[in-house]
Amino acid sequence: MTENPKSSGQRSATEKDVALLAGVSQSAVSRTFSAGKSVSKATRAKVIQAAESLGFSPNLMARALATRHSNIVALVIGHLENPFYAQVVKQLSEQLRKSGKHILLFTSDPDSHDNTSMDAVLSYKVDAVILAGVTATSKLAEKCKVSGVPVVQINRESKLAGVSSVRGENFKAGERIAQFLIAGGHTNFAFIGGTEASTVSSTRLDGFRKHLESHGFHNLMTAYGYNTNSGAATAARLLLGQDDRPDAIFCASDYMAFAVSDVARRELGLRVPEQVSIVGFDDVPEASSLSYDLTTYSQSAASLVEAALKQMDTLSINPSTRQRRIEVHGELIIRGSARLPIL
Amino acid sequence: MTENPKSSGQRSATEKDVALLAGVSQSAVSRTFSAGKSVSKATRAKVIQAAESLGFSPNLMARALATRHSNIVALVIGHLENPFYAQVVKQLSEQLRKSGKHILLFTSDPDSHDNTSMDAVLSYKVDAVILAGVTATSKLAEKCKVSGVPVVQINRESKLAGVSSVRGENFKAGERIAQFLIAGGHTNFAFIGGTEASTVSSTRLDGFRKHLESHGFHNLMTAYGYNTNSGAATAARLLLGQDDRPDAIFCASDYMAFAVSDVARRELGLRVPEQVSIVGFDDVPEASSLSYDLTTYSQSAASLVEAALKQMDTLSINPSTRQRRIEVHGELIIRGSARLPIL
DNA sequence: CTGAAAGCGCTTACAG
DNA sequence: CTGAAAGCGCTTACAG
Repeated sequence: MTENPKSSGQRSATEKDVALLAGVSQSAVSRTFSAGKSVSKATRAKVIQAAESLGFSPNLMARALATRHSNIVALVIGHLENPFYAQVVKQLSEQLRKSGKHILLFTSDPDSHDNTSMDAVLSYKVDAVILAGVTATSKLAEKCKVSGVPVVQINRESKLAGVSSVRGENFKAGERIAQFLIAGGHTNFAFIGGTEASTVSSTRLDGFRKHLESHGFHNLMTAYGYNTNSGAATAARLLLGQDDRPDAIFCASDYMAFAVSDVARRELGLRVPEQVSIVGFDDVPEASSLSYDLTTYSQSAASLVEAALKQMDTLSINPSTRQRRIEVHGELIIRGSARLPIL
Repeated sequence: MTENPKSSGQRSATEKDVALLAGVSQSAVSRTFSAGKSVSKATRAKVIQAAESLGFSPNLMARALATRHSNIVALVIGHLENPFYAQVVKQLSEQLRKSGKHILLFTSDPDSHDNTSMDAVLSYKVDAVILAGVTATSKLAEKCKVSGVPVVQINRESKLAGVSSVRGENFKAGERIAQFLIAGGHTNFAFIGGTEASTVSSTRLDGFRKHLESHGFHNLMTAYGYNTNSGAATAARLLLGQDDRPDAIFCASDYMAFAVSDVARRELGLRVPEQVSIVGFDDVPEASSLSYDLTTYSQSAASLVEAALKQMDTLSINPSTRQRRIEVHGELIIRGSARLPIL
């Protein structure tokens, strides 16, 4: 059993090997392994048996070369430490599996605009690229356009031509949260965004601000947590350390809201929500943990991924489809981290 | 600029296209794109320029076919919702990038022993497969052996021949935690493991029990949280709901410890650590959050991944290398969730 | 240094 | 239904 063609680096069986053993042509082997090709029952049986005995499985790289599509999609992901993106990865993997596709993963430091690693994305001749928590650079978008590879962004937007995006109800959520907090009797509002440059953050802020201002609140404080734990903590210390500290903070992600909550309660000894209300965004699983019990606006990873894949398919079929900006429905999830409306 | 060879599905440029434009042979183009081949400065320059103007990047699938290695490693991962595994993914991605390799991702429901999706793992003719939080099935191991693909498990073990594994100091950690808890004056111990079948969990339990028994504590309670949030919560309710509830619980992962802590404090109103001490395992970033402030035993994702890749390389060079079981150093991280030794 | 040619392991018309 | 042959886009001896 230990005899190998070569003592090390034994090759795995190919269609040729299977054909030889089964006594059929290599094309016949190929046909039995590609769905919907005409093979007689008899030869199929012989092939299957030979394949099993050799432990054969078709070389998908070779197939990719021949068919010109790889069934793999590149996922470029920014903040894996944020449970929301972990969910996106999981959802994407599971939903893709249903159509026999797989993920080639690229983690990206979203701050560094280092696109060298992005070159590899295109070199693998993936069927599509999905960006989650990462904004498409114009270079990547251009390259994808040239080679006709669909690109869709999840939870990020850009003005780039040809880049579709899928996101939550950012503006509406901002308004809804403002409405809720006003009804809760808050008077001093703050917003902690991801980055200054993030369209997603600023859209949430716009909705938040618009509703606040239309109700006479013009004193909105803003800070940025850079989508990190420590950044959000710093922003929280800044905001809550002021004389005129906010009594309600809307954070652009649950992940940042957790850090803000920790600073408020554990570091500054403030009671949440009695002294300060905290509202997040995403509704990640941890938001419902009893420790945080976070009021938040939901944005379902499953739905975002589903919409992204649908758009991806559309673009694959017709690459000239106009880019779309798709908004996925969410809702305010009321828990204990923000004061309830006064009746 | 919008004229394409075909209105949809334009192919990306190949070496042939570049060669034509640069006025050299296709081999020359190939050489300038593979490191360490002899090309004159002049032709390299022409090639580079032609390539740029065509937006050419070498087709890695074709290269994989020709060279018989893809530079991609399959990562099969079990519990992405657990921040520890999210870290593993990130570390693996970053460390792999240094050697120009990439990850083909497979998420696996670790409970279902559904290996159908595993077939794809091998079909892509990856250079290696890494299993994190997933135990190699004998079928997968056998297939990998046959085709000479290195397999290494992270944070999981198995008796399977040819499957190497990398893990933390499971036994030693169990002992150390027992020692620490005894010194803290605890008398009633419990352990919450992943699953009954998990070797990693049972090794931690063994170390824990051994040290406890050698100090006269024979009343160790055990339960399993199945590596999920809700499972751990259930286990916690079970243990803490008894008349003779434990005053110290060692959880086999931080992720489960968080759920246990939530149940203890928020649901049952117990004070941690005054009424019950909780100790985790992994030292994920969240463990240091002020909300949990979890005492735990560290197991560095970076180190685990580093060791796994080293073993992977060894196996790639010499496939007949004996399987190894590698233990990565960790230490007790003392925070506030467990009572300190009494002086 | 350079090019022609064979080969990596598949798929897919094309005849039969 | 079946097989021979060309082709997918690369790499790699082999001559020159």
